[in-house]
Amino acid sequence: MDAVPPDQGPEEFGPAHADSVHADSAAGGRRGDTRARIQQVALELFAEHGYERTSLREIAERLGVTKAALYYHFKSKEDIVRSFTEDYFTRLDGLIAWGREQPPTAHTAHEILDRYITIVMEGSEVFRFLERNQASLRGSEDGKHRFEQFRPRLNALIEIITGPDAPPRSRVRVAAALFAASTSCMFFTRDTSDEGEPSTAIDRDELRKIVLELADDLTG
Amino acid sequence: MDAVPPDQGPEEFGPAHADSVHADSAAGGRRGDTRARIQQVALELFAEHGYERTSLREIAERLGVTKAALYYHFKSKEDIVRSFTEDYFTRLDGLIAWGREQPPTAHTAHEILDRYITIVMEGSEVFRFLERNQASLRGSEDGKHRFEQFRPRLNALIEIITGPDAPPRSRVRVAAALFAASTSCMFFTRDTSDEGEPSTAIDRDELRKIVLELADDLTG
DNA sequence: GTCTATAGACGGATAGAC
DNA sequence: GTCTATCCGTCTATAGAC
Repeated sequence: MDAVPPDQGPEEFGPAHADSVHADSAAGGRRGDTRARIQQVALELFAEHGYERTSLREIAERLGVTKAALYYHFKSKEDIVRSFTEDYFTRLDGLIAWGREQPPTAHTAHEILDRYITIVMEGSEVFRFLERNQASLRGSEDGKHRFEQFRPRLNALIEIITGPDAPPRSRVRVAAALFAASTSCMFFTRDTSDEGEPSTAIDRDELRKIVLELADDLTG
Repeated sequence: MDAVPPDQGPEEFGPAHADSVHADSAAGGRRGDTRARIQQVALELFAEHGYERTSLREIAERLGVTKAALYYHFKSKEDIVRSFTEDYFTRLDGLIAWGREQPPTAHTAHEILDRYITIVMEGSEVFRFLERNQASLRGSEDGKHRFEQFRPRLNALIEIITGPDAPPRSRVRVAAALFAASTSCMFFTRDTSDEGEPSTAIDRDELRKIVLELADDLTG
């Protein structure tokens, strides 16, 4: 608890609809919003090389500043992570809350899958980070927010779609739909990092359509 | 500390403080095969807490030995990883090789999915480790060879099933089948670590059947 | 085969000048 | 808002005794 500089409370990252994590990665200009640049670079490096393997020194170097500067904007390394995962989970929670108020129809199931895919695709970089750093996030003994956030949320979505006490087959198929959707989106979306890859990437809109259809098939 | 008597009956470890060296398949004694015990404990901890967050000291402690002892059996930390991932990838390569010699029929597709699921389920602990440490493995000099080849291997399996130059929709659906199968198996299989979980686990044989059916639906 | 001891490096985080 | 300097912890890995 010291003089908290700018704003460390509620994130001004882009609640609900902002794609704040963009800009050029090539150490270009972009004076002014250092905090956002830190988030962007950190997210990129964490997703590519891993959370633990990426040191604050590395992030600072890439930005042309020093480690100490990062501590002006974030109180710790984990705090940087929280800054860009918060919004993602908030959106997921929003979807869950919405789903719980809907009637348990097939149309609701379709809508949930649709919205879920939207969330994943819009926060693809964050999702990639979460997916690739599961082990690190689990061990994170922050106390504040245990990162066992995946399972509970997935189970929530599954139950909303299948209804309570659904047979194993239904639960597995719905879970598979969610997994297949998100993972496929990652696999066929161009990675920010992997630059010299064969690139099996597929057009976003087409991919979205294919994935949604596939998820529907699984739940139907 | 831990003044470990230089001479303790080779039968029991942890003189006065064995902590929790539980875990250990039945069948015979654990004596003699320290190397295997190291692999087992390391795999478990790497999967649960993450590769980087798990120190050799931690592994050694759990086994009732010292770090130095580990270096007698493995030449480095990464070498431990290699020791238990090697077999997994070899099996995947075997499947790919086998698949390439088969006629491109629907039956072959089914067989590949079936065998793939078998490999994943039998090496579930290793798969879990790989899945949760993707980022770490990517950044690793040694791991790059391993995990960065997860993509190529997946692509290989996809191409075998869809045939060359298949349309995006087919490729995505087959990829989804593979992802859904493996990830679902993990999700509904009791985690070696998570002990106090709600446990949404499902019987192995039943799970296997459900997952295979689902994968077939996706590729069919 | 296992231990003690330690080298050697690097990480996160803080203090205080400017 | 950023920097220099530094503290302190932990880690991998090695050397050499038993």
